[in-house]
Amino acid sequence: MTQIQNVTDFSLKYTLESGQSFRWERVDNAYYGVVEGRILKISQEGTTLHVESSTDEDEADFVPYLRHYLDIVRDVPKLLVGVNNDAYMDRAIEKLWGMRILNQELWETIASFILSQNNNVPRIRGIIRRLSERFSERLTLAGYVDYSFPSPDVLATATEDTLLACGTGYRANYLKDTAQAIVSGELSLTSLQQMPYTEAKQELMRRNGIGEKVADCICLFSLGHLAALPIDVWIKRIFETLYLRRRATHREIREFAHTYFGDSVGYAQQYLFHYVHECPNWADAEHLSLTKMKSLL
DNA sequence: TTCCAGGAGAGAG
DNA sequence: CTCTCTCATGGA
Repeated sequence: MTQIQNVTDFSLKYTLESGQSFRWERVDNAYYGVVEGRILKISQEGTTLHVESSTDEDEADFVPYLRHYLDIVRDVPKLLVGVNNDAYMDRAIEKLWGMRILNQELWETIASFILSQNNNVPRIRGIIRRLSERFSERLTLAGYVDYSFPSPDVLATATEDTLLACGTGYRANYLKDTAQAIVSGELSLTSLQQMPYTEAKQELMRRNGIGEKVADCICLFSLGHLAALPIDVWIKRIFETLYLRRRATHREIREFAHTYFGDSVGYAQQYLFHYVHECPNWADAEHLSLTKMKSLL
């Protein structure tokens, strides 16, 4: 058992339950997930995080990694002041105070968001769980069972039928193709991690099955590029309803959002995305009064 | 039964 | 460039 102390302006719940990771499960007051080939159990008590690991490594060595994974090291409050441009964002930031954007493992993030297309969160979680169970290593922590995420080699050599049996559907070939590109060296994970945002995004989009939205998810949820803006049906809906007040193309939304929210638009996006999921009546008239909105509209 | 889900690709215009 | 259609799957 390790403790991480003085964790301010942080919400474990909103960070792990906001749709950016498919690997965390809440049991009572704690979250179980698989990171770097081990099960972690994390719970939050005020500004203290309690951490248990399925490996008996020196857990203190893992703390710096975990602080980075949870994005605790970033001055998020300062960043949120910069994107708090209107009454609506203000409400989202207040409601979801402490939510952070994770810095997740690259290969698992690539695979997960390839699987996410035209799919829903519970099913994505199920597919990832079945792939891990079928193709990777069983882990336990105090009676809790989960599986590490399968490596590119394993998925590159898996038969399509086996992938389909895990529920991947038509995305099976997308997953396998990208796994093979990594194995062959055509796509380098370490190179991706050294590229600036635009370059990394373009490199990702060369893969079959990775379009603009999935590439932006990978850039935002793994590579730490806060300028990335994944536009899914919800983000499109939000910007068309609340901000632009008309039908808009992705390019128009992207242009407006980056001008309006600046270089941390990815963080703003995550607060808006999760806020509308927390508040089903988000589009009600009362919520639409953007009285404090800056004069960009 | 139809619709929807953190979409992408192919084709047509 | 934009629009439309299809893709596999399961829950509502």
